[in-house]
Order: sequence, then C-alpha cells, then structure tokens
Amino acid sequence: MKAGRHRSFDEDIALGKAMEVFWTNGYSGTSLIDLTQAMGINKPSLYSAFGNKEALFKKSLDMFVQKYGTVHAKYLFEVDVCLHDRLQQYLTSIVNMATNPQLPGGCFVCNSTTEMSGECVPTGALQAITKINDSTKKNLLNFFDAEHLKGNLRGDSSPAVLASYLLTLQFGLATMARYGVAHDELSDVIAHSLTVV
Amino acid sequence: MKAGRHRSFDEDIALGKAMEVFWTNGYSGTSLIDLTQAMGINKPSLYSAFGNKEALFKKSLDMFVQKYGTVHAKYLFEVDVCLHDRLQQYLTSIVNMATNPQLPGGCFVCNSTTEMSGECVPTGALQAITKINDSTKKNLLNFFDAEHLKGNLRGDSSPAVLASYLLTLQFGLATMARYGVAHDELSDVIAHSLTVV
DNA sequence: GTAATTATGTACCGATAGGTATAAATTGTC
DNA sequence: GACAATTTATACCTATCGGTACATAATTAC
Repeated sequence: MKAGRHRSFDEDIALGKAMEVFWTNGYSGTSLIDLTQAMGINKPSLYSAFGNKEALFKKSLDMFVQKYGTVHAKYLFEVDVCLHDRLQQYLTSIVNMATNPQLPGGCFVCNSTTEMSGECVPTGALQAITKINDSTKKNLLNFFDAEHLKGNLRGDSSPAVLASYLLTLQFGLATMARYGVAHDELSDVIAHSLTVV
Repeated sequence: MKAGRHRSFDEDIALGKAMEVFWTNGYSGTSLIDLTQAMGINKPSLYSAFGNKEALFKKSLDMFVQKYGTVHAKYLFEVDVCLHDRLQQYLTSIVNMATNPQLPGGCFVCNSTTEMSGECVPTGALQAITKINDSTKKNLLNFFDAEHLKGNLRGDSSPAVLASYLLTLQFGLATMARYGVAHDELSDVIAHSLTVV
C-alpha cells in the first residue's frame, strides 16, 4: 500500500461523470466548474488525478469508446445471422445508445467530430477524435472486406463504399437522435437504409 | 436620408463573417473577440447593429439557411428528371457545400444540432435550430408525399420514412465532410445510398 | 510516535468572458 | 453654422475562465 492520504473518490466514477458532461456540452461548452460539480471533487483533486481539461477530455473519449463505442461491433460478427440482420442489429445498438434517456443523447464522438476544425479545441483533443473515427472506418472496411471474400456482398457495392456508407449512417442517426427524433422512427430509417444491403 | 453618422461597415458582409466564425467554432466556442476581429468592427458597433451574441447567432443561422440552406431544394423539383437523379443532385449539392474548401466545412445547422441539449447554448438559439430542422423535415415529407401521389415511389417505402432517411443522410454526409472525408468518396456514398430509391 | 507522503479545501492568480458607459467623430436638418 | 441624431473608439464593468500555491488533513513506513 502506498503512503499518504487516500483518494476520497472513485476515479472511474468521477471520469464517467466528466464524460457525461463533455458529451452533453462539448469541449468548449464545458467549464471546470461544470466538471468539478458533476464529479463531486474540487479542482486540485481533478488536476492531480487527471492532468488538465484537455487530458480529462481525452480520457473521457477513451472511456466512451470503451464503454459505449465498442459494444456495437459484436453484432457484426454473430454467427448464423445473415449480413443484413447483423448490420441492422449493429445500427440498432447505436440507436439504442443515442436515444437512451439515461444518457446525454446522440453520440459523444459524433458531437466531438462536428466540434473539429475550430481553434477553440486543443490540437491533442482533435487528434484523439480523428484517431477514433479513423479506427472505426478502418474496422468497417476490414469487416466488409472479409464479407466480400465470403461472398456475402451482393450487387456491385465495394467494401470501401459500404464502410463509408455505414459510417455516414452512424453519424446521421446519432445527429437525428440528438435532434430529438424518437427511437422507433430511427428503427424505420435503419430498415430502409439496409434494403440496399 | 436619416440623420447621424453613417455605418462604416456593410451589415450583410459583417453578418457573413460572423456566420463563418460560428460555423467554424460553434456557439460556445466563439468569443466576442473572435467575432469583432472577423467582422472588422468593435463591440459597441456589434451590439448596436445585431443585439447581442445570441441574436447575432440567430441572424447567422438565418443567413446560412438563406445563403447555403435553401439552394439545394431546387434540384428536388426539376422537371423531366427522374426521382433518383433529383435526389442524387440534391444530396450532391449538400456535399458540394460541406466539402467546399472556401467554407468552414460540414454544415452549420448540423454542427449546431449536435451542440443542442447543453446548458451552454441559450434557449432561443436552441429553438432556432429546432425550427430549422423541423422545417427541413416537413419540406422533405411534403416532397415525398407529392412524389407518392405521382406514383414515383417504388417498393413499400413510406414518404415519412423516406423523409427521415434523407435527413439522416444529410446529417451523416455533413459530419463526414467535417471529419475530412473527400468529395469523391461522399459521391460514392450518395450513389450507394440511393440504390434504394 | 515521528517522519515522509499523498490528498483535500480554501483562497488566489492573471486572462478572458459577455456586455456597457462615456465621450469623440460624423452626418442630415434647419 | 448650430443643433439633433447616430456611430465610433476607448476604456471600463463584473463574472467567470483554466490553472495553481499553500496550508491542513489523513495515511503508511519505519
């Protein structure tokens, strides 16, 4: 056991609260007071535990990806389910998150992506967002490449276009949820969008 | 001619500059100094001409809609063009704007939509954004209703679902452009997304 | 128990936020 | 040209921004 006074708060719980605040308000819309109040700690504790605002934002993005970002992909790889149904379940999982009333609404990464290209968000944070999107895009490309090899792609749709199409749908559905469109309506959009695939 | 000193700046040009700054940085990412510097005026002039930050934001949204928002719809109503091609030209027009290197990237309304549901954006601004999206959605619904009556809708796709699908694509394509995806790649996405319609 | 170590609470830092008071500058009216 | 009306420029207001110094409290190592 290390010496010194113990942390009076759980780092993961506090980080989860920070993530929700950033998700709700964006980077530049979030103040340190918003954060400390939601996290239930004061500023020196925040800085010693997480660094500064930018570092906390990046850690919040990491937690979002780990907690709400990676769970959807499992539906892409279920066995004995046709490609169409796997894609539908994948997008439905995203819409479930984006419309979950217990959560801030939409998708933290999508929100942050629209916040890019402004001088108001530090460079490191922008790079983190780009990295996440690059990873998602590449994963989708690898997925459709594999499906192509398995002969599951009908029509002349290339894996690259399908990957971009899926990412476009993800962003679009998340923004629709943020705008307030209800879950059921987005389910219909998913069904329609996959009549191609 | 009214008495008193004349304005030394063109209101519309200054408002255009303000729109670009808000489009780039979002509401809470934009400071009054950002605005006055881009507009080439000082704060008292800004306040006397436009009100305050919130009013200037709403006027910027209005100008965006008028200057960059309504131009796309004309492609929906061209004569002697099939529905598929009209939709393709409509979405392509949006992508042209969202990837135009002379502009801030993406779509101002889409960016603002993801900024919603935070306490950092004043209520009036949020209502303005919702109003624009409501209007877009309703216009698309009316359009597809009319196409339905003309017998141009194939399959069992309802006008309401098609309208939501189009709006989802708009948001998605705009966010993709903001993320940095190139014009040609988005053209392919458009082509693929319309194999349904 | 004492010393070393770590976290907490308060109070503060300079910089900047949105917004305005005030006076100088510029115009049309008479 | 005097006056009324309007815009401009400077300087300032209070509140809050992100970030930190410092003293105090709590804990382990010895």
